[in-house]
Amino acid sequence: MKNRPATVSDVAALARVSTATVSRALNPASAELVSIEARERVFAAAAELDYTANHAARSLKTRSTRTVAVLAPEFANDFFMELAEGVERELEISGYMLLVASSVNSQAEEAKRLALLSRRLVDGIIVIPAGPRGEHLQAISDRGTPVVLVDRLVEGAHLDAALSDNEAGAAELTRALLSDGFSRIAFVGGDVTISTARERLSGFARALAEAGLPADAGSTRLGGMGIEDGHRRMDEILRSDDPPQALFAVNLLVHLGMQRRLLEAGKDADGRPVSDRFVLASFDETPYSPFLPSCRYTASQDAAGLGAAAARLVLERIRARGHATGFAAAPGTAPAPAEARIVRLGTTLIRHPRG
Amino acid sequence: MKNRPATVSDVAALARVSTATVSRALNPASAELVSIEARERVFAAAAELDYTANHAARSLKTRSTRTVAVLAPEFANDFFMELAEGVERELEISGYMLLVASSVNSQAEEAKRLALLSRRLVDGIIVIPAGPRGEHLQAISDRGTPVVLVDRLVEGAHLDAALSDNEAGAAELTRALLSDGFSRIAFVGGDVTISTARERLSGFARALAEAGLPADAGSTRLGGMGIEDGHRRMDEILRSDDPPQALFAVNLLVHLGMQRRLLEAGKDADGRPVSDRFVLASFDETPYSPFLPSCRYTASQDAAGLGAAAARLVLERIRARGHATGFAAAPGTAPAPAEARIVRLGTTLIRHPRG
DNA sequence: CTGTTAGCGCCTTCAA
DNA sequence: TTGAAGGCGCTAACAG
Repeated sequence: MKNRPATVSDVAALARVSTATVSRALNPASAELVSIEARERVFAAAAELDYTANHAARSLKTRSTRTVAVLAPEFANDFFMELAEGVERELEISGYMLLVASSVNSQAEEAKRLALLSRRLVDGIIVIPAGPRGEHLQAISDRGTPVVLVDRLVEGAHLDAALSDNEAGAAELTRALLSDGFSRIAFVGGDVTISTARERLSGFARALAEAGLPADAGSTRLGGMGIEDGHRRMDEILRSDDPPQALFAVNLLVHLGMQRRLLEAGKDADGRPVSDRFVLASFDETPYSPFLPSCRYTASQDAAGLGAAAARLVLERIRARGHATGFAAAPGTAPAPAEARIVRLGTTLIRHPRG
Repeated sequence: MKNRPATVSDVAALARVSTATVSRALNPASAELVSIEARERVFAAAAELDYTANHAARSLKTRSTRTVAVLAPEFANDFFMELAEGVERELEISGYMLLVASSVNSQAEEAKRLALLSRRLVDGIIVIPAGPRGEHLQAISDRGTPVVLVDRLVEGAHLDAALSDNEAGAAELTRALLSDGFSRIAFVGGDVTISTARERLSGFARALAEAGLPADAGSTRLGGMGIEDGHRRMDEILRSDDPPQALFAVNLLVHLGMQRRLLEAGKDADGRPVSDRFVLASFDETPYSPFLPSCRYTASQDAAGLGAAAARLVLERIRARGHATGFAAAPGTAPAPAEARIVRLGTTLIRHPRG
């Protein structure tokens, strides 16, 4: 117990070969250069000593960790974590490992941890941005660690990204409500500094316009992306005169907050639940959506697909970086950086029977 | 763009000092040993070059990463991720960073990734075990990387752990149903190879016994911890003759599966939802619990608290390890390893008005 | 107060 | 096919 972990030299000594041979034998890529005999002795010794390579030392030398990080605003968020699982499955195919870190919903922390991660802990980073700016992300990318965005875009960075087609999804959701006969629809929640909210609002507005309706048909109530915000907006709606019957929630959390407020509202004088007065459509499907009383439509995002797409993007950048020469380009002729690629994934309209 | 990141030597050259001085100046612990002048020149140079320490090199030298990992069976699980956030908040206090990795619900992967993580990527590991055995965890711990268990215990390892008081929580939940007048209660779901399920079943049985009821009052239906399992068990219950009215779900997923089956069942001949025929109690509270039709009681676990407790346990071990001498103890007198400590956290009974 | 030196554990030419 | 040697970037003695 408490033995200091074995090193290559330990293995070399036990196997009666040099450390170079140990390294070669243990590394699949170079194992063929070692005689069968030596190789077996090395394997035996390694097993005997329970040897595992020191990751830090190896990556210091090879400048590669075969590891990618996902930096998410928070851990306890199903959407982010399903996305992470999508990343993981894709990475596995290429023999990479995933590490997830949190930016604690703060751009400052995001910058700090990004810097830490980028210095030889991981080969590439997939970021779900915590805020609207991206200069710090661009900086890390410029210094050689590929950075890919998912879910949201940011200002001030020109990076690869995997995103849902929020505009189209929102338009589809809106059209579904329209074709159910609702002509007054309120868009609820949404922080316009966040790209997803902007895109969804834009899709909503487009669908209304296409139907010949004014964009404000339904006293839209912007503001916020969290549970509390949804709760507050719903409260306002309940207090307002002649509120619209159809409501479009910008995301899951706002949706949940709204439903909570409706649950609190209980029943009408005539004994019918207040929630029956409304029909909701919302971005994001969850296992619980069928249980939310007035939820009729959701636009389900392919979280895992976004993750997988993002993973493919980083892996490509990581491999490309490998080919980069150390030579400085002639002054003024910096090689045009490959265009930032944006992958858009469609959403799926889901109808819930009860809503 | 694409400058190779600056190193200590780069900074040293620009600041016209030695690398040792750079290291000292940049390291808060030793910064006072450097003259103000030199320190400022170093800071200026570091800022100028946008220097960030290479984590791999540093940890290779210092044998410390100021990082702790959480290894969870999966990412997309609210309970695990809230637990991770608890860990993170506690680590932050001590200036440690959190990395989360997944064991993909496999003991084999768990062992592999644990080994990887333990080799200089992190100083300590908090594991939510993926399976019933723990020899591989013990092995890592024995080799010097502190390992702490959370949520579940395993056979074959003698490690610190932070756990919910499942036995008491289950008893409390059962008593609540009993005092509501139900004398036939079925325990639904539960894999007896998992310690949490065993403990909950035991608490359930104890509460029944204390009430003078036989343990099988209610045709208990064990088996499984996932959504599908809950769905299947509920299906069986619906098909059975004279099923018990009160049901105890072993955890959130089983609970959700049961509710799903009830939702599918729709309404009775008399127009009342089938879900009205049952009253459920379940481990694990979520933001969605109030919306689950027949959910009357939940035993809410303090996920973040478990994480924080586990974090404190690893940090203590990490610090203790620092004091360990390199000297081998006299043969036969290996210092008695400090007892493995088990922290138990209470659960909170929540009553849901509608259930 | 500062610089020189020597590795941490690993991989990778370069010679043999 | 193998070994010797150097160095990745950093820090911790040890001198000065």
